Amino acid sequence: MLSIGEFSKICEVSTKTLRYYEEIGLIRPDEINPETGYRYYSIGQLQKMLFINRLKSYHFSLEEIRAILEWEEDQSEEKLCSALHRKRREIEERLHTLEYTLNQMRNDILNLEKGIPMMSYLDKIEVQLVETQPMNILYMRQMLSHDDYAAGYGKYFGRLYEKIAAEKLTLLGTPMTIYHSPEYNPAGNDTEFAIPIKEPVKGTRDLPGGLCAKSVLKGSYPELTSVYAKLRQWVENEGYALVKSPYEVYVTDPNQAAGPEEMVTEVYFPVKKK
Amino acid sequence: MLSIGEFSKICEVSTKTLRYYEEIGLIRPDEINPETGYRYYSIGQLQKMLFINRLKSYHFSLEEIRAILEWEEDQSEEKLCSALHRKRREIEERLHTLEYTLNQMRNDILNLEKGIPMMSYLDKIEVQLVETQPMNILYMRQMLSHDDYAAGYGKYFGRLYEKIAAEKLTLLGTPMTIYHSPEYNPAGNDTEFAIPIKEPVKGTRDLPGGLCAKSVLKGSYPELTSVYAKLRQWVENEGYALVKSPYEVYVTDPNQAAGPEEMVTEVYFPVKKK
DNA sequence: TGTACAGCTTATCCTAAGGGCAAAGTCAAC
DNA sequence: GTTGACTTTGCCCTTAGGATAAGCTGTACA
Repeated sequence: MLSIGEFSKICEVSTKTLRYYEEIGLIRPDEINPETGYRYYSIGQLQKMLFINRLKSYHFSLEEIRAILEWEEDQSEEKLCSALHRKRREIEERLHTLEYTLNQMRNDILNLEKGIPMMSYLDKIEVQLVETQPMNILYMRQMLSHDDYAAGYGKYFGRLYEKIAAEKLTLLGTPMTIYHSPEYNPAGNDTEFAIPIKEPVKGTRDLPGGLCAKSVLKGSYPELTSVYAKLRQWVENEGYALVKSPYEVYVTDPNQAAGPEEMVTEVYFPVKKK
Repeated sequence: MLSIGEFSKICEVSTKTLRYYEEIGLIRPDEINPETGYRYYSIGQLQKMLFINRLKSYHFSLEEIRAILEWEEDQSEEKLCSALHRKRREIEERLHTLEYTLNQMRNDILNLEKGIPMMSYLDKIEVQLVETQPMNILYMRQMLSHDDYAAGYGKYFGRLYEKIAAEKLTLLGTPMTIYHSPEYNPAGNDTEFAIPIKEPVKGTRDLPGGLCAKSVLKGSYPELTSVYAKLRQWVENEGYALVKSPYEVYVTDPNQAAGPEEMVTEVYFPVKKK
């Protein structure tokens, strides 16, 4: 039998951690002296502890590890295997996110070394005042939760294009989304997916034209936040007010753009002079 | 002026977060109504908030971000740049760690799909009882903290090899480390780096031979923990006791091994029958 | 002008995975 | 018998906010 200190050194786990694991029911000492409260671990528990360490290195939470340890025997291997698959996908995604972040950092560093301040791109977002023409749009209006966005875009535009193809309608522009929720609604955004077409068939409506503040984003979508902030700032500074729902026009097809630099998105804020 | 809710929606940050940031002094509302306590943010603060968001996406802690924001103006760009460099290296390292983890996971998944349990490699660690011969070793003994290990190995073996080359001594084996600390000492391990040579010059000593439990690890160093655990288990089960400091012999040069699979390390536990 | 409701305030507790410290009890060696 | 290393429990602390509650405020609408 090993005291907690000996066991901890062999496993390279602190005694504090061992006590904590006992508390949450991950691994209990084989024996506890009822008089002194001293914990004693058997050598056989080394294996369990090493297994826990390995799962921890795979970024399983202690709660998940506890569950895995409790399966024990009944198809435990298949379940463990699928858990590993799931976790692997999670880690792969985290890795991709990190790679993306690294690219952005490298970009910022390059700019800084050229003397370009990090947030100066904000000043380069240009805002113009334009008169838009009314359009006839084929539309679908949906409540979308924040998570559904990425999937939603493909899905709803896909359906609209399907209809256009099936009914041989005439495209007059690229797809767009109109955001009807005032600002942003945590329960889900009231979003309208639309494509301008010629024929005023059922399922279309008129998108009125008028005065708009407009910005063009060349880059990937996460930067849209800045564009919105910039537009808002401009609208306020120049003495205008937002009068209808803002909308975005996707000039390039995100699925066909070579890189994020190639993507062009226009953002429109319908405004009036205050 | 924007209410906290408006500001939060534009920046895509929760109101809770904004209050928290105020509390820790990251960003304060431009104005607080002294009667109602309502917070009001100016449009100009958008830029600061977007900057904070970007730094956050680079995994700076809020404390670090606060420091960065306080530099403001005096050589801030150089400091920011070096902070970014530092953080970038951090992230690159995290990325490498994740890649390593992923490889291990893939390996485990492959094994599981072949029906090989995850921890079965433990059972494959073989322990033999051997008689070792005494050796003459050139040594350096150091206290090493846990962090110094990786760097220490190269450094101390490098010095030993230097001496061997300079004095034209005769190599009789591959490098080894002897762990004198009982188990593991948090303040630092008492570690002896040694290389067996022929000549009994100054700086050498005799490493006595004797009965040893021995295991061979083919693989990378993190798995050594398991080997140690296994040896300890074996020693206990077979009724032996550790009588001197355990040591490792690096049969292959880690800098020259093609992959971790190629690395061979022998672990010796000097024992006697109880 | 009254009212309803959305938005705002502070305060308190909670998260995951332990780390640090203190006071007191225990073990093993000399 | 004593000393010093080890162990026990208990309490507070960490990051970056989230959840919830009770009460106050702003504004849109009848």
